Amino acid sequence: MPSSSAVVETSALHGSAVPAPPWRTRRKAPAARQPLSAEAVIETALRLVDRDGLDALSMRRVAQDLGTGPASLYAYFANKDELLEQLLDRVVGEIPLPVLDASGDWAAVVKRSCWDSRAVFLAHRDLVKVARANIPVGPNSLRYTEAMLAVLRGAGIPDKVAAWGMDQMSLVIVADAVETSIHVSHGRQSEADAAPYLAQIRDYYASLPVDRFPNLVAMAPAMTEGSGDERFAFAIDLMVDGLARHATGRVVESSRVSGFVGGGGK
Amino acid sequence: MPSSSAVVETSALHGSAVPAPPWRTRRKAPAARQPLSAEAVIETALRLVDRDGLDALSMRRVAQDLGTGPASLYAYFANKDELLEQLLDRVVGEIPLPVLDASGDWAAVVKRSCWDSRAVFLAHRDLVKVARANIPVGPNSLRYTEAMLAVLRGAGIPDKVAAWGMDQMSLVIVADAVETSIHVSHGRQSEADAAPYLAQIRDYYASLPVDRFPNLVAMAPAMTEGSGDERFAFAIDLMVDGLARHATGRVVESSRVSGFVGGGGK
DNA sequence: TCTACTCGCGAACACTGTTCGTGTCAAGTA
DNA sequence: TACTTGACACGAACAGTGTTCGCGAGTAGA
Repeated sequence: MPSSSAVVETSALHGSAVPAPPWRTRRKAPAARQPLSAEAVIETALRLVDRDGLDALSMRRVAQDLGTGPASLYAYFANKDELLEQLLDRVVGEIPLPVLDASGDWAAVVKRSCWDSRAVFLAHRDLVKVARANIPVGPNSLRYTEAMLAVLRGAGIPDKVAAWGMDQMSLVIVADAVETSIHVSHGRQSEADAAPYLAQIRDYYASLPVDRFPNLVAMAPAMTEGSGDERFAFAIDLMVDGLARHATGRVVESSRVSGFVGGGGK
Repeated sequence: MPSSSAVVETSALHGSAVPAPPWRTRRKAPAARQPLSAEAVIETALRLVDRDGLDALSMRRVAQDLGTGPASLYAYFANKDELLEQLLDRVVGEIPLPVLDASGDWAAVVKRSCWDSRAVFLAHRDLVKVARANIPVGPNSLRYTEAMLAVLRGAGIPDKVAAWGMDQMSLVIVADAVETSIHVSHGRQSEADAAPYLAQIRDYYASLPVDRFPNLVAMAPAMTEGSGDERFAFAIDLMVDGLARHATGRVVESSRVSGFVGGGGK
């Protein structure tokens, strides 16, 4: 990244358009003017997030980079949230779609795609933070969901398990990426950078009164052990292997065994 | 405060104090004045969050409820983040500690505790949102972590798996609670309230071009099926059962089978 | 060419977290 | 008891935020 504006010109909007969700509000019709367009705004915003992080993304700053005022952006996006939503979908478009290959090892394909997703999210600093509860309906998110569902169904996983499992995977991937991005924003990019921080935590755990915290003291090394990659691998394996047990019919129906479904409700 | 000051007087700070983490910054010594104290600030802030949500929690509003100015709060908390951190720990203190009972069914104990955690978080609107990357070091969080580790280790789970699994469980619980709390803040408290929203999503999926989204169209019902409780049960079972396989030695060391650890790194 | 109307956007509003410096009060000393 | 000292509370201000209003410029139609 040489500091110029020519960074990442590869548009991540593939294929033809998808019908817009009917509840997506657009305040005005897109203007016919030259310099401004939804794409231009998104690319500028993305450049800003990549350079300075999500906190630095203000409507004013985006407008400034485009040589205009903040009010002009509201012609293309109802509010900041909508801009962020489309920004995220733009980034999701960078994730390679999972495709079941000749090997037939669907679990490997799914895991690989989890790693791909994580890599893309982390390549855009803390943008993942905006990926929250809103069920994603952008064109690229739909495309990715479709591809992943194809793999899972192709593996013989029941529809309900595939749908919920897919949900769960995104949740874990996003949550892990958010956590990692926060570490990065605290200056702990590499394992080497994180080491002093982890050492501090470990020493604190070890220094606790051993009579009241015997396990925490004993496990201080284990608690702070392992790189972010290793922990992510652990989480993904735990989940995908669990899904695999549903696919092969080896599942023990545990939800019924220890079943207090709804036990946590108010 | 004529009638409101008697709300939730149950302090959730059990037992004696724990040594404060050395890097916790405190700007000034706590004042000797009557009306203000860290506890009073936290209780006021919690009342505010419970009533109006996390977004409504501003230093100004808290100060106003205490009959003072915003600057006064900075005598007890270095900044808003520190207030939030302690607020969260105050709430974590409401979660019952998991204890291995006579039945010896540790998995049931762990799952029950997951439900308990979720219930407590959801009882405080969207306060969970503040539970992010910072490894929790508050006294109540430590107490909970210790109890949970005791259960996991008692079940014969290896230290590394227990530590990482515990991490993963908090991540899933928090992520799920955040998602649920966002739904609630959108006015979709109960299953009945959420039904129209889910129907909208389902119809949108079903309306997609079937040639490009065959799976999404076919799975529209499955994707929107199930209550929040059922989905949470699915996630927790998936995870705890996975951990159980580590405990009994039946684990297939899958991280080595499909092992591209670090494959997603840059 | 003149009118009509659409749309970009400067300025303003109400809010945020945080800091500075002042005024006040309580404890310590003579 | 009277004075001094120092610490503490907090009003006011600063630099920022997302969003809205309405003026004025510029294009399209007559």
